[in-house]
Amino acid sequence: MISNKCKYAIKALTYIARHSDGSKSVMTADIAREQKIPRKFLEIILRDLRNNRILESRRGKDGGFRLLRPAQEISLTEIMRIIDGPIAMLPCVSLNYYRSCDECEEEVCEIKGVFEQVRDKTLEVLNGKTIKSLTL
Amino acid sequence: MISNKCKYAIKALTYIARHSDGSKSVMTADIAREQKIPRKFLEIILRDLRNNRILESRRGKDGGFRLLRPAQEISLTEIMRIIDGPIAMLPCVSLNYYRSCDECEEEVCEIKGVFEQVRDKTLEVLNGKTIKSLTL
DNA sequence: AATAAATACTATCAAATTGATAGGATTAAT
DNA sequence: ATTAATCCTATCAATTTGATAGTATTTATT
Repeated sequence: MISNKCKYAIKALTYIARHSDGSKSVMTADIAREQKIPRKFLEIILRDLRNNRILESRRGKDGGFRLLRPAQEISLTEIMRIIDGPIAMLPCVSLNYYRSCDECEEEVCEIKGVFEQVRDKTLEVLNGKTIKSLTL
Repeated sequence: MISNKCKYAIKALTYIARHSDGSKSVMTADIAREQKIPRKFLEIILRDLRNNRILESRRGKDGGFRLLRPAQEISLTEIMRIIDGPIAMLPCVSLNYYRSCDECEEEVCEIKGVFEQVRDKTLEVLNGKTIKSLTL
């Protein structure tokens, strides 16, 4: 399962992609209202995305958030990894958050193979997706 | 990510499948020692699997656990669902644990489709796997 | 009948994660 | 100045995760 936070992040980004005409920023309050995301929680998420160079922000009146890069260059996996961490089902099989299992010798692990397959199939689906392709 | 508990469950079951010759039960202590699973935690897991009709147990001296069904009839997804619940990445896309999202109209949800694809590809891999096929 | 050895059960616990809220500080346009 | 936005820090409650402790019960063996 992905977290609510991650689901909110993705929805917020697609909303921003849809509503940032030209140089206009999108405000937290609008996203929160339209996408039914708790406002203060959304603030944290957007700041998080900004700290990870997905969004840029402008403070003060008429402030808000904009995509730092074109929507077709922001991949879904990138967002998921920022918010939730690993996508793989086992740490010892994760490409970006690898950790070995304490209790088993990986060379003879019986279950590793299956979850490598799941990882590959999952990434096959997710790798193609961007904020742009989701917005369409 | 699957939980440690789920990983332990799968490893315990493959161990039992490998070591239950004839009518011999496999003891918690042996599984715990060989698979490096905390013993008391493993007790809970095995009891859980017994309550869900994956294992049968015998108490008292020479007691232990055995598979209730042949290993090739115990699917990996079944175990994962018992221990961890849904396999899908979104509740609204889960086949066995469906829950609607509060905040979105599912008919127009932008992200549902992707995670349906992930679910299908994941199940394509997992559905074929059984305790038997993992043990080989 | 006593003993030893196993599972069954209940209760509890600490740490991490999740999902969120509150309140004030800072910034910028008007 | 005022207004309206993000920024920041702190906090919180509930849940999940991962596990331990201690006792009760059952069963094979002697």
